[in-house]
Amino acid sequence: MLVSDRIAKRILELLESSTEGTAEIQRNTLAEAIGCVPSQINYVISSRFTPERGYIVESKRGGGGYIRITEIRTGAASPLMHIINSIGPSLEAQAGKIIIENLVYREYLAPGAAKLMLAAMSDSALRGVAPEDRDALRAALFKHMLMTQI
Amino acid sequence: MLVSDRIAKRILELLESSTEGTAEIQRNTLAEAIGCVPSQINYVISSRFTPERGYIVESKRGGGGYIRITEIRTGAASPLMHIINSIGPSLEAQAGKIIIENLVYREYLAPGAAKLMLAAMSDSALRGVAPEDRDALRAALFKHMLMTQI
DNA sequence: CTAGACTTATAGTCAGAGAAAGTCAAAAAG
DNA sequence: CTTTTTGACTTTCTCTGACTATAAGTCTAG
Repeated sequence: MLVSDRIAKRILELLESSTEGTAEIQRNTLAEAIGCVPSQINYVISSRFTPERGYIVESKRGGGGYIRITEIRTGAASPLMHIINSIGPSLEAQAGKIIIENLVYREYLAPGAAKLMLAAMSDSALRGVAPEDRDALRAALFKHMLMTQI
Repeated sequence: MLVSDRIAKRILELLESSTEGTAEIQRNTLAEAIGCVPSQINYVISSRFTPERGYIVESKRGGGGYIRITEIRTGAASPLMHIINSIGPSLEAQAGKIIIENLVYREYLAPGAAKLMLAAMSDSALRGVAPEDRDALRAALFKHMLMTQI
């Protein structure tokens, strides 16, 4: 198991066991427990606990410092239209994947619909399209497909 | 025996011995075991482990990377699989629509999934693609999307 | 007693090395 | 011709460590 995976797992466990959906860690302490350099913690947080994935991160340096990761729990109205409007003329595969995963997590998109959309937006499906044209096509596909889910 | 055949055989063995129908390999490791260049693995996967043949492929680069091949276990009699196999390299919008409507009518496809697929295959979504390339893309999209619904 | 200097304890940033997988075109084989 | 094989190059993800930034604790001069 990768170091990054172990760090992420630990944070998810903390989030899981918290009723408020927050995990508060001390960077150096966690790094030592895992057995890695402290900055690895920053790497994991910035690559996996991003706002796009539904997390808010706060921290404080110095004595008594901490890093607090909060799971976003929205219950508001459908944000699908908002997402459709916020997507520009181009969309990278990875960015699209993260948006879809988050929509599933927040229960605005059924897992079956998500799978379908991911398949349509995969590089594998778009193999016949020139790489420089794929992101534009992906954006168009994504918008059209999301529109049907409203 | 061709190198490609040996690679395919190895992957099939792994799929065979997996209860979940997934084979997870490391490209470089397998290439070394077989005695070929790593990119040969890509060739075999893209030529033989395609959606048409009932496989889904995912992968990750970088440290801890992998290639995961999943076998869709469904009777070859599955109507969706039959459709996937019957579609050639190209599919006109109208033909796709008729197939989808028929699948919904026969209750092999949920109406929500059908809407999504129709949206992705619409000329409107594909307007950025040269008209002469659209039908080929539509066929690829359709096959990939159908695979997720089996 | 207190302001300010110094020390200790944290966390953040960034560039570079390392570890995979992906792409593509040309050569070779069938 | 088509399919297979190769290798150079690219991209993505991970890991490390040196350096920087910020906050709290402590101690000393006045």
